[in-house]
Amino acid sequence: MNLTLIARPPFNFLSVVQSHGWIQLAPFRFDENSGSLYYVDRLADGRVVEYRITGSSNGVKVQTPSLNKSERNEVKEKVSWMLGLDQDFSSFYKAVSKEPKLRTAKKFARGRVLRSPTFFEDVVKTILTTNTLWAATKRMNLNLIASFGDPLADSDSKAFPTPDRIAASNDKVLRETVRVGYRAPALYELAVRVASGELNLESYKTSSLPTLDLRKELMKIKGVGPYAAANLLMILGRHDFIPIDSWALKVVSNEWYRGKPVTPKQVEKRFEKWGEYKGLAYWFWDWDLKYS
DNA sequence: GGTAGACCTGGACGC
DNA sequence: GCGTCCAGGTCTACC
Repeated sequence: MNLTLIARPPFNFLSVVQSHGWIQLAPFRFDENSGSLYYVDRLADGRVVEYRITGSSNGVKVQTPSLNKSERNEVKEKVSWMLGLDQDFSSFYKAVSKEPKLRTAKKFARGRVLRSPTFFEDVVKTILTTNTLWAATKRMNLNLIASFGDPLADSDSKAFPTPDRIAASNDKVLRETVRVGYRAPALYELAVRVASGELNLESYKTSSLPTLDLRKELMKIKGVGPYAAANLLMILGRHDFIPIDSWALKVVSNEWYRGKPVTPKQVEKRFEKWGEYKGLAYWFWDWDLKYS
C-alpha cells in the first residue's frame, strides 16, 4: 500500500533524515542506496508493521503492508510527526538570512529533526545518550528492543518497546540484561509512570506551556538534566535552549576560543543573539570540523 | 548558584 | 589475559 503525504514547503527529506543520530538508532534503518528510511512500528491495535519512507517532490511516499482505515490514519499521523511535515521555519530563515554560517538553512530546508512516533521513545533514547559513548547508546537501544520489542512477522526486526512491556520488567533486568547501567532505575520509573497513566508524555507534543515551564517538567523526569531537556525540547519544536554536551563544548572551543576549554555559559553566550532560535542556530551551524 | 564526587559501561592501552 | 584509565551527563551533598 502506498500513502502520499504533503509537506509544508520548503521541505527536504534527506535534511530531516540526516538531522541527527536518530537515524542510526533502531527501529530506524536507512538504506543509502535507495535513500529509503525504514521504521518498524507497533500500531495501536498491536499489529507490527514496517514503513518504507522516501522523499518526493513535495513531501514523502510511505510504503506499508495493506492497512485498514484506522491503521492508515495512524500511520499518516505518525509519519507526519516523525518528519515534522507541517512545521514552519520561515521566521527562523528570515532571522538567520544574513548569517554566513547558516546561509544554507533555507536552501536545504533545515530545521526539522527526525523524531520517533512516540515522545516516550524519544525520552528513552535521549536518556540512553547521556554519559556514554554513541556506540554504547546504540547497543543499549538494541538490547532494549531485543528484550522487550514486539517482533515483525517473518523478520528479525522488532518494534520499540511499549512502556507497559518495560514496566512489566524490573530495574535488575534493565541493568544486567539490557546493560543500561545506573540508568536502569530511571528508565524503569519512567516506564512505570507512563504505563500507569501518571505521566502523559505524549501530551507534551501539543503542550501550550511556555518553553521554560515545559523544560522544568522534563527535568522532573529522573535521568533528564539540562542537556537531555534541551534535546527533547528541540524534538518538540521548542528551540530556545542548546543541548550542551561534550561535543558542543568542543566545537564552540574550536570555533571561537582556539581550542581552549569552554564552559556551558560561554556556549550559551555565543548563541544568545539568536533568541528563540538558539537551539536551531547551534544545531545547524556550519562548524569548521577540521579541528574536531 | 557553584562545585566535587559517584554513578556504569566498554573500548583502548600497557604489561 | 588482566588491570588501569578514560569518556560521557545527571544527581546529590555540601558550601
